Parts: sequence; structure tokens; C-alpha cells
Amino acid sequence: MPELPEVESIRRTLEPVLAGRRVAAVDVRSPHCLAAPRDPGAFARALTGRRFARCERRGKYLLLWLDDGGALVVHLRMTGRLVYRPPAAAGAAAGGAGAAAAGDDRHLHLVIRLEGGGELRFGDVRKFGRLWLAAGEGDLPEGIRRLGPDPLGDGFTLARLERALAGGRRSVKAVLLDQEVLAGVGNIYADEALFLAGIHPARPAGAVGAAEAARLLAAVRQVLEEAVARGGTTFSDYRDGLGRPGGYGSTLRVYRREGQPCPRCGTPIAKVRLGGRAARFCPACQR
DNA sequence: AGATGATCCTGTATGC
DNA sequence: TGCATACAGGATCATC
Repeated sequence: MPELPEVESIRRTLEPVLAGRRVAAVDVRSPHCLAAPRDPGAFARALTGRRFARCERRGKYLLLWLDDGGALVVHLRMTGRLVYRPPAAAGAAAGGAGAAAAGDDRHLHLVIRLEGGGELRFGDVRKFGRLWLAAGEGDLPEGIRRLGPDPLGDGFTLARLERALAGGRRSVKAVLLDQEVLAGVGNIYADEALFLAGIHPARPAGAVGAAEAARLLAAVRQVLEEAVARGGTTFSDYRDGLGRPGGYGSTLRVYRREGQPCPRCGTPIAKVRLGGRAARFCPACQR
């Protein structure tokens, strides 16, 4: 679920409330989600007493740096949530409606209590999300080291995209989803970018021309920037670092709109299965 | 190299 | 209503 815009929204909302805060206690409720260290006691002991500094995003990974150079790394995968709950709410009784924080407590897996009140809560319905405690840059999870450039940064150039596409027989959508080519695009924004660029998702990468590659690069940047500006896309699970849903859902042009008219030409949006996942596109606009 | 399917999980929607 | 099946935003691994 959380792709680049969602993780970026979490980063932006968490940084101001976490920076400078010290960990008072760590409650591991589901050891399952710990990638390193895997032992819940060791994880809790290692994190307790340390102080949060800056929050950084790399692709879909969130890095909560500690002021001693270590980092708490989080990947939310499909349904994970990382939400700060302020002291007032944390102290409130477990009352019905407003339990939006990190999902209902049934799926709450880790609670980091902060000195001075408030807590950071990690929840995940499907339990695919993972947390790592790293000693420093060289100790970050393997997946981070393999990430390609950030599509909103300077490293993602047209030359680089063309190189990734050149001669490739896999689909152009598979290239967009490859985190080693560019970091942060998932199913939603891959479909949206391909629509904006007018390229069929199943087109072999090697058959994408130079002009189309340029359009695709611009389209990827456009959809990601738009989505970041609106706080990401929420269907059911995603919430930002303060528990709020994203506002980009109503802007989506093809994702989850199969059967509805294409915003450009009115042709019904199609849905096919590509590489084991759904791909939505306009059969008239995208060739 | 790249496609495919299984896997990790639970919730929801759909069909019978 | 009950039950079975398919599917959902991600990433990794085995197999062909």
C-alpha cells in the first residue's frame, strides 16, 4: 500500500513530533515483525533510552535516525501503519470510535513510549511490515543498499531510465516497479504514470521510444509530486504519521477505476493481470 | 534475463 | 446464512 507519496507523508508528519524525543519503553507485542534484532527483549533493550533525530525516506523505507548514529528502519509493505499518538489520546480510555491511531489494537504489534508522554505505534493487519534496528549507515537492511535513485531527486535521469528500458523484454510496468531501477513506485503510481504517458503497461520495455521515455519520466514525477502534495492515497489502511488518511484517491485516473470512463477519451478503463498483479489502463489512449 | 507461482498474513467482496 | 474462492498497495525466493 504505502508507496513513495504515502511513506513521504508519514516522514513529514512524524519528524516534527519525534525529533529530540527519548524512548522511555518499548513494548513488542508481535515479535514476528522484528527483522533485526529478532529477539524482542534484545530489540526493546537496544532501543530504550535512545533519542530520535531526523526522519528520512529511501524508496518505501522509512529511516528514523537516532542521535547516536543508529536508526530504526521501517518498511510498511502492504497494510502497515506507523502513527504517533499524543499524550492526551494515549492516556484516554480505550473508547470506541476514535481508535484510528495504528489501526485497532488487535493488529497493534509494537509500541514505543516516549519520555514526556506520547507513543509511536506500529500496526499491520497482514503482518508483512518489518522493523530493523541498525547501528549505522553500513548496517542498513540489504534492500536499502540495492535501491535505485529516488524519482523525485536528481539521480533519476532520462539517460538512466532509457538504459533500464533498452533492449528489455519485460514489460515497461515491471521496470517501473523494479526498486533497483527507481525507488518508491508501486502498483498505484505505476498505473497512473503509464496512463499520463500514454503507454500500455504490457509494452515490452525495449519497445519504448526515446520520446515516450521522456514522457514517462515526466509522468512519474508528476503523479508522485501530486500525490505527495495531497498526502498520498487511502483506500482502507493507509494513514499518515498522525493517523489521517490521504487525499489523492479522488485524483486517480485509472487505478481502481476499471469499467469507468477514461478521463481523457471516455473509453471504459480496462483491468488485466500482468506479472501476477492487476494493471489498469485505457485501451484507447495507451498503446 | 525474465516470467511465473508460491509465500508471508488477514480482511473483504463475490459467487454459489 | 454459510461456505468456498479470489483478491488486495510489497518483496523475496524457487522453478522453469
